[in-house]
Amino acid sequence: MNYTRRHDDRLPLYQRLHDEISERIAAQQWRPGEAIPTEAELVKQFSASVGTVRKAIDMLVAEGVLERFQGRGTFVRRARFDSSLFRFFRLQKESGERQVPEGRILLRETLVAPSAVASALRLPAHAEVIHLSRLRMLDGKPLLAESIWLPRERFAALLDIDASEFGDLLYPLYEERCGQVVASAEEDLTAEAVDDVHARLLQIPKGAPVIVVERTALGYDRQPLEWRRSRGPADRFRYHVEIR
Amino acid sequence: MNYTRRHDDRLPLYQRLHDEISERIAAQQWRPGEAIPTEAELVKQFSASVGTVRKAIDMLVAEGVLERFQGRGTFVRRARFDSSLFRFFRLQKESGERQVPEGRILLRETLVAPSAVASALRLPAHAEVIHLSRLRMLDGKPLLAESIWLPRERFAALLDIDASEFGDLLYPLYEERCGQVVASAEEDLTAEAVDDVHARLLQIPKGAPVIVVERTALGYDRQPLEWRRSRGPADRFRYHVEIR
DNA sequence: GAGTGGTCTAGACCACGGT
DNA sequence: CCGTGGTCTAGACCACTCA
Repeated sequence: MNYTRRHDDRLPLYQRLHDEISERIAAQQWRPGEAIPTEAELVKQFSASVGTVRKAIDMLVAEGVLERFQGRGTFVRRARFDSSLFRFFRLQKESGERQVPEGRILLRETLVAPSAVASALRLPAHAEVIHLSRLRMLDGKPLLAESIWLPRERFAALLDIDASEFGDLLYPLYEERCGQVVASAEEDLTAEAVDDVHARLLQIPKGAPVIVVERTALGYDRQPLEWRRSRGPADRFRYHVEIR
Repeated sequence: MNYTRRHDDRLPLYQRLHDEISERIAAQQWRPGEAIPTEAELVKQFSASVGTVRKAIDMLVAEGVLERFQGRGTFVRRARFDSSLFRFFRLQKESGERQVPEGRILLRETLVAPSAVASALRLPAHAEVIHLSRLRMLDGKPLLAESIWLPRERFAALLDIDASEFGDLLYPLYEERCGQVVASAEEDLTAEAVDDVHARLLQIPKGAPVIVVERTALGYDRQPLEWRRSRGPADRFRYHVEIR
C-alpha cells in the first residue's frame, strides 16, 4: 500500500486516501501545476476501486487542492489568488479586467516578532521575523498600505535580494526564492477610521473610513507562512458573498 | 420517470436528477424540515442506480439545500442564518454564545419601488413594495439600522398584522404569514463614514466608520424575495473568510 | 488510437436511529 | 429488529486530449 504514515484504520478508505494524497502534496512530492498519478495508477497503488479513489479526489477538488481535466489528468492546483483582492473584492469602478496593482517596498527589516505576529504565525516568543512595508498603487493612486510579516527562518533568502527584484506579486517570489508555497489563506475584515500615518500614505483625509484586511497565508500543511495587515480606502472596495 | 418538466437529455443523469429534485423543492412539494423520499425510493422513481441518485443528492447537500442523517433520512434544509451576522460576523466582544439582537420596527410603509430596489428585487418599474425600517439592539446598544424592502404582492399579509407581532427575526415571519421561504442570500459589504441620520440612530459620532451590508434574500427558485441594507458601527464587526 | 477523466450500473455489506 | 444512509467493489462504456 505504500503509505508514508500510519492512518487510523477505523477511518473510511476514501478518507485515508484523501489524507495520504494531501500529505504527499504537503511534502512536495507533487508540486503545484504537476499531475498526480492517474486514477488507474492510484487504484493499483492503494488497491482500492475506482469509485473510492474518485471520492478521495473529489474531496480534494472540492477543497481546492486539486484540479481535474478530462482527458489530461489531475493536477495540483496552484493557488491563483495572486491577490485575493481581485477574487473577493471587486474594485468599485468596474472598468473591465483585473489589473495587478503595482507594489512598492517601502521598508524591509528584521526584528523580534511582536506578540500578535508571533501568535498569528504560531512562532515561539522572541522568534525573529522579516517585516515588509509595502504600498500598492492602481491607476497611479494608492490602493493598499500593507505590513507583511514572515518567519525569518523560512524566508531568509528575501534578505539577500535587491528590493527592486520584488515584483508586484509576492507569492511567486516566495515559491521561487524560498520554496514556500501558499495553498490557502484566512482573512479577517474590519473597518476603521484611518490614522494619520496611513492617511498620508493612502492620500486620503484624516479619519476617512478604511477597510482593514488581516490575512494569514497557509501552506499545504496548513502551517502559517505569512501574516499581513492591509488597509485601503473603503470607497474603493466592495466585498461579495453568497450565503446558504 | 415522472419528471415534472422536460430536461435536456444530453445532460448527465445525475444532473437531471439534481435539477428535478431542486425544482420539486422550489415548488414546495417537500418543505423545509421535511424528508425527501429514501434513496431506494428515488432509485425506483427515476430508474437510476443508487450511485447516481447519491451523486445528485451529494450535490444538493454541497449546495446547502439538503441535509443527510444516517439512519434517519435526507431532509430539506431550513436556512438557519437566523441572522447571517452571527455566522459571518463575530461580534467584536466574544463574550460567549450568540444572542439574537432585539429588533424594533420604526416604520412600515407601502410605496413605489425606487429604481435601485426594483432592480435588486427584479420587479418591473413602478411596482409597489413594502418598506420597513428597523433598529436592532444588543446589550441595550444599537447594533444595526436596517432598511428592508419587500415585493408588496408576495408580502401583503405583513401589512395586516400589528407592528408588535413582528418578532426579532423576520424570516420565520415571512414563512408563517406569507409562505415565502428564504433559501439563500447574497451580500455585498462596504464601509463608509456614517451620515447624520444614521449617526443619531446608532448613537455614534458623526462621520464614524460603519459597515454597510446589502443583502438580497432568495427563495429556492432563486427569485429575490427581500432586499435590505443594514448599517452598523464598524468597531463591533469582524468578518472572517477562508480562501482557497 | 492510446490514455485520460466522466458517467453509470448492480450489487454487497456496514453503521446508525428508532421501534 | 427494520429501514435509513455510508462505504466499497469491479466492472462497462462515453467524452475528451494529445500525439
